[in-house]
Amino acid sequence: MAAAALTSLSTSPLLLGAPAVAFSTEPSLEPWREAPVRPPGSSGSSGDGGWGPTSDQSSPSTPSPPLPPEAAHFLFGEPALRKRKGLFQCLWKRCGKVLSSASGMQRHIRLVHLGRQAEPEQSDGEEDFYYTELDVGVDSLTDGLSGLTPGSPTASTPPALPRLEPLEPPALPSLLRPPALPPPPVLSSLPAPQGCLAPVHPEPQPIPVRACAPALPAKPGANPRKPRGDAKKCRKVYGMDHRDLWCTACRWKKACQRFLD
DNA sequence: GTTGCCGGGAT
DNA sequence: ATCCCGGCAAC
Repeated sequence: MAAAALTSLSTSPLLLGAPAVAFSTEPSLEPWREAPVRPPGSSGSSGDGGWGPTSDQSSPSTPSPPLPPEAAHFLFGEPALRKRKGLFQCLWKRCGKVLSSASGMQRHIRLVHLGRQAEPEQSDGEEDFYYTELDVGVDSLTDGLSGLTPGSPTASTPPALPRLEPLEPPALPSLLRPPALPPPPVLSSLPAPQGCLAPVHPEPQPIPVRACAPALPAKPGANPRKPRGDAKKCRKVYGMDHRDLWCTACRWKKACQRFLD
């Protein structure tokens, strides 16, 4: 078992034609991906790890995936002409697999996580919910390494992909469709589920802009209780039965972390 | 009546 | 730290 897992890991899992896991209609024994190789400083993975904005800076374990040769062109070119190459990352907990095609990612999710047979035709699109597209633009990089001149070809460090932490296991039975995630309001241009915010400068909105009343200096100590968002939360979405599908916060009667306001 | 969740308790 | 619930206010 372990040997099989190791071999399947060492032999780079990017051959789409040969899925590493070709069995199991059982959707509950897959996420044994290897230990997340955390840097020994940030041990705590921030609370209950729900669908909150957690970002991880660990560099990708596969240094050079078999990308098409033109992928080398988007290194540090002019921002105007820079081509943005989209990658697709599996959001399943502990997986985080990155593929270069959406169809490949859908097949991966369908097979490995959803435990379905590979049926390329007629997918109900449920897989779309479990992966996200990565933009390998360099904005976030040049942001931090502002001193990098475009003339230095000695790219010492590989372009660290902005790694989105796979959120809570989206263990949704196929009968319940996640209601309002794919079409996010108008705030984010990313087709990612809520909670995966930009990996740079999370910058939580200070306060939801309350009170147009006369000058109210926000007295410290007063707790005017939040005005209750209008988003449906786990309880409403999944119902009192299926409580096990709620996010942790909802199960503990805390502020929902999956369906933010 | 229902739903979201703060404050607080138990382990 | 994790887990749960009383009780209140917003629906």
